[in-house]
Amino acid sequence: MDDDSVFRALADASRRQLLDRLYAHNGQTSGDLCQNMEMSRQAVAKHLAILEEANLVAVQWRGREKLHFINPVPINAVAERWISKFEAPRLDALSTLKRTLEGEGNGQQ
Amino acid sequence: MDDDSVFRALADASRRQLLDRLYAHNGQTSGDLCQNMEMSRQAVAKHLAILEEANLVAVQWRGREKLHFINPVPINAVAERWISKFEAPRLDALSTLKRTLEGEGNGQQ
DNA sequence: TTGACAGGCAACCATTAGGTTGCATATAAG
DNA sequence: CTTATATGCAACCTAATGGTTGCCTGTCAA
Repeated sequence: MDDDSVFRALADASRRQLLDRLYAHNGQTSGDLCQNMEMSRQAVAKHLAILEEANLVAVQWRGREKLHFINPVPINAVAERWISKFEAPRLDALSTLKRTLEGEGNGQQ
Repeated sequence: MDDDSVFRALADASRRQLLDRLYAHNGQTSGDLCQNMEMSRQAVAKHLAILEEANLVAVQWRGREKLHFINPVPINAVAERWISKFEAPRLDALSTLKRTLEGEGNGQQ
């Protein structure tokens, strides 16, 4: 919902790495995600809290374990609302080029 | 080229606003971009320097004026390399189209 | 019940980020 | 030439960020 929290959450390489790892294997515990992270468990927990705050990660408790699941919706929303704006002119240019190259007027996507 | 500098540059709302303003009207001077920015000229200059550093803005000198032009390529590159992974189904077709077109020797990147 | 394990909370620290002010430099205009 | 304008540079300040350590709570298993 909040573009700013999403952008800020994505600004840190460690947090992007955590998302990458969740993308590779969803539903990991904090402990799992701490493996090979070159920082303390609490530091990882803080990063996960920020991702959770930005709604990029959803959690589910199973006993004493906290499972983390990636939530792609905010990323998609930001990409659609904000980034695609800067992509549109370029795609327009490409579409025009495509029509030019193909010599026909059917460049619909 | 450097994902991290792009993500960090985009993390600040003021910088995103500057990009918005350049998108609305490209080629503005620092002075133009300071209008209605609720901060000093130097603060804006710092933000512009960060955008320039991340290659999101290209500059061109005209006498004593520094013109700023938006460069959408890094945003698109990050979107394609990183974000589209999380929305693979929806954007796959689009990315494929872009790669196809870019492979036809038009020198877009 | 007693320990081990998963995680949270709070205090603290160093660095960075965003902002300010003041002054310097280069170009344009009179 | 003098002055106004556009921008750069540097020092400085404050708050946020990313990290640490120490301790506490809740859950599982022997």
